[in-house]
Amino acid sequence: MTRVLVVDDEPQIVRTLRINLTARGYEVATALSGEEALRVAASFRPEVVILDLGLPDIDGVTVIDGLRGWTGAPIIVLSARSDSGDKVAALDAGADDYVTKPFGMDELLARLRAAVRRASAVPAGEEAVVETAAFTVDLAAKKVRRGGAEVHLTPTEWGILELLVRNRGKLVGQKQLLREVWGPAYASETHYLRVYLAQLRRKLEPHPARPAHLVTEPGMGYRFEV
Amino acid sequence: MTRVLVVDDEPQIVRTLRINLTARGYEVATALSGEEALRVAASFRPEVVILDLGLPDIDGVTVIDGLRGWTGAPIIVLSARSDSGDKVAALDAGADDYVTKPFGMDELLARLRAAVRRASAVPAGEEAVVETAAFTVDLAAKKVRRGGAEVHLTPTEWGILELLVRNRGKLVGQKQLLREVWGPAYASETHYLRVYLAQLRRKLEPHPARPAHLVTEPGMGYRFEV
DNA sequence: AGCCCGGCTGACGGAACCTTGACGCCGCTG
DNA sequence: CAGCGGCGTCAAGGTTCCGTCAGCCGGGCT
Repeated sequence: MTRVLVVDDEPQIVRTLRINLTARGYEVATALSGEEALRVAASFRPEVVILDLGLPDIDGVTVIDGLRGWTGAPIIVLSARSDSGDKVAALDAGADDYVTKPFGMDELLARLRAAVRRASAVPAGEEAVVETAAFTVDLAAKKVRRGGAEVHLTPTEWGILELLVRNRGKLVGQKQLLREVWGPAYASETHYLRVYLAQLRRKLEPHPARPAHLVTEPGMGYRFEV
Repeated sequence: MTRVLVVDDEPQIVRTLRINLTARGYEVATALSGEEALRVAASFRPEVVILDLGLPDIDGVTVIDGLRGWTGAPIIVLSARSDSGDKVAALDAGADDYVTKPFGMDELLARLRAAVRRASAVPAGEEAVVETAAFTVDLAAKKVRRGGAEVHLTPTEWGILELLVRNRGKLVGQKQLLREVWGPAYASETHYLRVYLAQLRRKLEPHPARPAHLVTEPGMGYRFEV
């Protein structure tokens, strides 16, 4: 059950891909914009991404950058334009393959298989380490170090930190945090967040009272700053 | 100095590629036929292969097979035909990318960079014997030694230890352990883990009550530390 | 058949963790 | 200025999770 994220602003293409991929045993998530793609990717954790470059909100290369910040999953770019300039830019940004529309479904599927094969041929090829002035987070090993010594986190603490780090620099709403860490039924238990954010700060921040990396956005949510 | 092998039967294309690649700092070897390609590859040990499918002597897919038998280096296929059938066959045979002629040099270079980046992202260093302060694990021979004497492990014990050692440093979730050692149906039998981890620790750890290498992460899984 | 080894199960003490409530602080608003 | 809501802090249950032991069962070997 390989997880594939399909990003395209044309609902028709998204639908076609979803049907074809699902029929072949892939687990599919979709997004219609770049912003949505980055949000969905953080929780869905795709093993492959199929990404249309012509998105309405964000530039395609920016989306690639956002993904490459924390995942090594192969990215297959779709594009209507066959400009070689676009191809070069996308590939150099970190994309793995480039297919011009219109494309044959069997070709896309073959390229998908090739991409998955490459990725899985390499066990543990993930270099997902995020470093701040005070501590380092290893997303693959689920480890946190602070000044040489390893810091132990509970499952809940790690769940929060992981979600924030995967969306580093971006604001994560409290409802989203609660939904993804505790489950949909806990979407209004904002008190949990206060307790656990305090614990995380006590373990990670040099001055827990004046946090530099685990920042509160009053009334909205939290943000991880590097 | 990345080693690139260029395989094409048209001397003109070979020449163009050699000039362009050399100018960009690649180390280039060339072959004009499939048979020559396999021979040259064996001694040149390319890190990337650029392969034309329309060779006079051997079928392109056969060449891919021959290379894939002993190397994991990325293969970029060139072809005059844009048949989707050819693409699918080549990609499924183990090729990494497919470019149709005529192609832009900058696009090919970008795809080359992407291929090399992917390949080098993988350390590829499989160490078959792992050593800790207390004991030694030989993954290839399936043997464990502790202070000169060999320790006998049951199949289940070995299954757990092997999985943990292959992911050394990383946290392995209990569900993953159960799935890979006992099978998908046992994904919630966490009690098994407790029993077998205790056994492993009794056999391997100097102080089984305070494990130094087979570490528990409560609520999440286990971790092998060196 | 009898033995032995490895895998499974149940019980229990203890540790780690999550939840919950109380309290004080701060900024905003009426 | 008082009230209120959002936030941070702390500590005390209560629950889940873990380690350990001991015993049962079934299959392979002699």
